[in-house]
Amino acid sequence: MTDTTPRAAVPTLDEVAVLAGVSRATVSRVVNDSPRVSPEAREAVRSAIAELRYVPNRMARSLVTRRTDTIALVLNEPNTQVFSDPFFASIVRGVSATLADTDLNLVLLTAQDEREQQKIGRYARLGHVDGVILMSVHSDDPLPDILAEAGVPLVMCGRPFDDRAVAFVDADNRGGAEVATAHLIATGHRRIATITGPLDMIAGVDRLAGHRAALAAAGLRTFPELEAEGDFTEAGGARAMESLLGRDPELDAVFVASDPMAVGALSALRRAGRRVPDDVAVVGFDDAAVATRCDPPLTTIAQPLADMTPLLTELLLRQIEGVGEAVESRVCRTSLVRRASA
Amino acid sequence: MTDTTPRAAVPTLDEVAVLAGVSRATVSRVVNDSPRVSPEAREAVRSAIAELRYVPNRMARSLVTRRTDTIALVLNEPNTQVFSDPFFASIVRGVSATLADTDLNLVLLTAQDEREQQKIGRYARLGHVDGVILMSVHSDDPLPDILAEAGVPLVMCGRPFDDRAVAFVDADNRGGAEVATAHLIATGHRRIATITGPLDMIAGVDRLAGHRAALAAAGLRTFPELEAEGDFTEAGGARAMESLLGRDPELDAVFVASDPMAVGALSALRRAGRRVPDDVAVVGFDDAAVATRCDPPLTTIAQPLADMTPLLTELLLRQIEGVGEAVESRVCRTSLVRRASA
DNA sequence: CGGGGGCGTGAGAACGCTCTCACGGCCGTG
DNA sequence: CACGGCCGTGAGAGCGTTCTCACGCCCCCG
Repeated sequence: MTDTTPRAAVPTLDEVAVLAGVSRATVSRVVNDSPRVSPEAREAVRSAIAELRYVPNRMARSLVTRRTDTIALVLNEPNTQVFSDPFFASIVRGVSATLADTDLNLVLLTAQDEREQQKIGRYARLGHVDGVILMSVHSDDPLPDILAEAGVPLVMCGRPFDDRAVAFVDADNRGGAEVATAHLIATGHRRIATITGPLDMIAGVDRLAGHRAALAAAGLRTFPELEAEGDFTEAGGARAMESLLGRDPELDAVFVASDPMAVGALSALRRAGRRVPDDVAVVGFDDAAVATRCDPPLTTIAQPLADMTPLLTELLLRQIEGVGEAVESRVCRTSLVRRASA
Repeated sequence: MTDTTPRAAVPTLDEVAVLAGVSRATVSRVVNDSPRVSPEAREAVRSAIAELRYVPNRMARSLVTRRTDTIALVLNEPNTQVFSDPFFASIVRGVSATLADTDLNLVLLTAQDEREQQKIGRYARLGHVDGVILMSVHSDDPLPDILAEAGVPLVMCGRPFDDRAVAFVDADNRGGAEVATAHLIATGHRRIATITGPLDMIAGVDRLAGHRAALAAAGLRTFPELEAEGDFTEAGGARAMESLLGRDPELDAVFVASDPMAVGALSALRRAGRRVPDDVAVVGFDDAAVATRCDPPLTTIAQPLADMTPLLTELLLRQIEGVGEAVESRVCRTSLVRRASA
């Protein structure tokens, strides 16, 4: 009804230039905030732009600048469940917020299988994005290679499996896990089990290594029956806890490699009639929001997400700008947050 | 190490043409699968493309075709919690899977505040996407207007608040809720509460309307103290259930407008010492995976997501192709899934 | 044996922008 | 008063595609 022109004829730079009585170049300068424009010309262009409701054509611009001003956050996860992990939500939220001040756009790409991974590789290679933040990398993942080969600036969230020269930001998973289990030892527990993350993910591997290191440091042995592999989901945590309880009913503590899994473990323990922390102490990992809400509130290892997400984008932007040839990486400190579960 | 050329000089159509001994136009025809190319020329071009590892420049192509071959799934949600709702995960997964067979790319855009919404509007207007699927629309949402004005093909997931001419795909929320509450009535319950969705979302409004309609049809009155507004999260469901129990300890059933909220309600009921379904019967909505896992398994209303997601993309693609001027919408049937909670 | 109709091909314009370069006009300095 | 320098501006060349035409060629039919 309000639309008088049936097909909204999109105005071009030329039309703005004609209306403003200047050249195309001057309009371009105004649009791109170049300082070398007289106030009068600038004003004339401004009002012409407003009148025509001009919006620059991004494709034309990208064609010449070779930049798209969009970066991709790639979620590489076959397991749909994990998609709803609060850790991801936090990263997405954080990166999105960091980028909000810039004129960069953020797109989320998800890959659930190899076909979709290839598609993402193609998408990146086609120059749709200036850079990629890659999350949730598994050991057999082709995506790091695909993206590296595509020559796209890349920052991984979590260190890579091999020692490849790629930028990454990671929490000190090993150190955090070590602190977690050391805390359980210090509070008098001796039969300490662990629910690991997926062992095809570096966070899963590192947190298990930290747990074992803490046991070793205290002169305690590691027992296979006290280690159960989870999948970072609440349901997986519950299953793992049940399995653990079946294998060693006497266990008195458990380090769980993520808070959602710990919540699952908590309900499995409750169903089994164990009190937390009196019968079984529980320490989680992440310090997700759910850790404060569950019953009892979870003692857990906090990842400094507030530091990590800006770092993630910062390292990527630096790569995109091309300053500093060497890829740079960061490992962020974790800390123990004591609540009621241990 | 393996990279001999420091800066991977991206080959262009011209270079392929020269190597293949044909013109640019012929290469373009081969790339775009035009039939009017001789087998020999096609083969020459093919091998030249392979040798040069040629990839078409998407920006240049988009500039002339005015298509980007990417569509956006916009998640418009201030509440980070809701981001991890299994319903969203299913939609994302479904749309992504539907698009996997096409050469269309899917990007996810999230908006948590008005600034980010404006950014998405700009992104769309700039021609980054061929079309938009919009999810999680709230009553005061500027995004539908922004996108409509931007002239981008648009399909909404869920009907709009006003009767605007926009394509949408929705479940029969009202009908489903009516069936849910009717089921509670049929099984002998009389003091039936409801935990609604956010009432600034159409799904929340419609499900409440269905609930009330079922009560009215059975000659039962609606009481304000038997209605509590939730936010589609588990924590919100638990809070609402507690509030309901405080307001009317005698209630014998509750229709909960989403499964995550129902799970929260279940734990609130457990904490309050009520047995489900003996003391209080519970019916959820969504038939999310969690409905089968919780204790007791949830009787719920299934949305036909398997139908809805292909429909969503289909309607959008049809708009993009420009066939069929009139916007088309669909409302999908829901069904009662009986488990143990009611 | 001549003419019409494909079919495969190439030349070149167009898409909308950025950016280099050159050119006047003004100022300040010697 | 003359000259160098800077500042604002415009002309025009690209960026890498697609797509419209026009042009030979060969084949088939009369």
